[in-house]
Amino acid sequence: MSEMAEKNSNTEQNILEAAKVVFVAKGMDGARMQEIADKAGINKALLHYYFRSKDKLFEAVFVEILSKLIPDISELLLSELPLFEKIRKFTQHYIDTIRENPLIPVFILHELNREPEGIARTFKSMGIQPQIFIDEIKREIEKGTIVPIDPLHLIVNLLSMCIFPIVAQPIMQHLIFEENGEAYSAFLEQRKKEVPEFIINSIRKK
Amino acid sequence: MSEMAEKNSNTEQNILEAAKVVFVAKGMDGARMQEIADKAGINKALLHYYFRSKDKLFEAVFVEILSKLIPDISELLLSELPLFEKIRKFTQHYIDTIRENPLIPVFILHELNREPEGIARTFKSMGIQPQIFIDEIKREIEKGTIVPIDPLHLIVNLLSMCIFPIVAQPIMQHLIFEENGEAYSAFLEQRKKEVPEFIINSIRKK
DNA sequence: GTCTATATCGGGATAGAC
DNA sequence: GTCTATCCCGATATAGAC
Repeated sequence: MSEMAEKNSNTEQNILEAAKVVFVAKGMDGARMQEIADKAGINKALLHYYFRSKDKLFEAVFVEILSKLIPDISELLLSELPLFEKIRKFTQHYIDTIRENPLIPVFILHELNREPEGIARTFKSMGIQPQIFIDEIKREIEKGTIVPIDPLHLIVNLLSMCIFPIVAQPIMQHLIFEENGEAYSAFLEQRKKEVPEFIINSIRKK
Repeated sequence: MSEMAEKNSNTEQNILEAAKVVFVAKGMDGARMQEIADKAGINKALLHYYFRSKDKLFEAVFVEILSKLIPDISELLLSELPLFEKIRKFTQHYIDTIRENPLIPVFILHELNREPEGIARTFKSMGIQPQIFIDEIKREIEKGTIVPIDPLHLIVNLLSMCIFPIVAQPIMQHLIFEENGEAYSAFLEQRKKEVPEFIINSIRKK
């Protein structure tokens, strides 16, 4: 049992890894089962042996991506740090996380646009709980440490300034650095300090 | 000449309109020539008569989208308003613009990821000039009306907070409003005031 | 479990009539 | 310019041997 099972799950994991790379880069429609097989070091038939169809394989990849991503977001927001410190930590951690897989956000959004109903079902099955962070912001407003602000806008601002510059790198890089990837990389690194200070500067009561 | 030519250019325009809708919603790979033909009220053969291939048709659509989008961005940033006023006007105008075609940013980013070289060429042929706006920000810093800040980060922050919440609507809506589209729409409307005040609050020297 | 060979089909592209 | 009919390839999926 052990050797077979091990080989089995290794192959399955190889396939999932390969599929993830190809699907994320090309999207569901652009991905080719042949390319996934090549990258996994096997052949097409075996893909269908493990996952009955391309749809099923895609679904498996999509679920895996989401289920890794979502806990990651929640975790830090619910930690016990003071608000400003939490904003700094979150920004740094989150920018790094997305830079490791910069294609994933656009991949998710593209697939959501392509097939709103089907994918949304997958999405809904995983709960996210921003309420606790919202309450924390409200308490800080009452305490008078920050100015009155709608917590939702604050959260969305934070996420926007972290995620967008990374997913829009192909455009932004050209726009401001003339295709200089090194420079843009340094720019993103700076943002780990610039963004939290920009936010805190806006909401801190003086 | 007149009737034929008119009918010609009408059909061509119909095709481009239909192709734009389908390509933007499904992406190059997911789009079907049949669906484009149906939407344009013609048949597949005629698509190939006007545009030799799917690739050529896509290229035409992509160029049209970019050439409408880019002047729109530049225009307002270069107007003669005072900085804070310009930020307010830009935010309002830009959020509205993107809400009219919310799928386009993700479409562009997805296609840039899919085929970085080919598409980038198209992109480069249209110049954007952020330098003048950068200089304006620097002058305001020297005058002491705003705090010292890297103009590039300020611009990227501004764009991020305008664009991201709209393109990420399928996720954000679920995250904070439980699929209530009306509520999210109102939320975006609020942002036309919230975002500029958030920015100005951060950079204004007190 | 993994392979080779093949069936099947969808969709881009072309031929040719009108 | 616009249509119908058809070609043809690429890609998913299956059959069957090892």
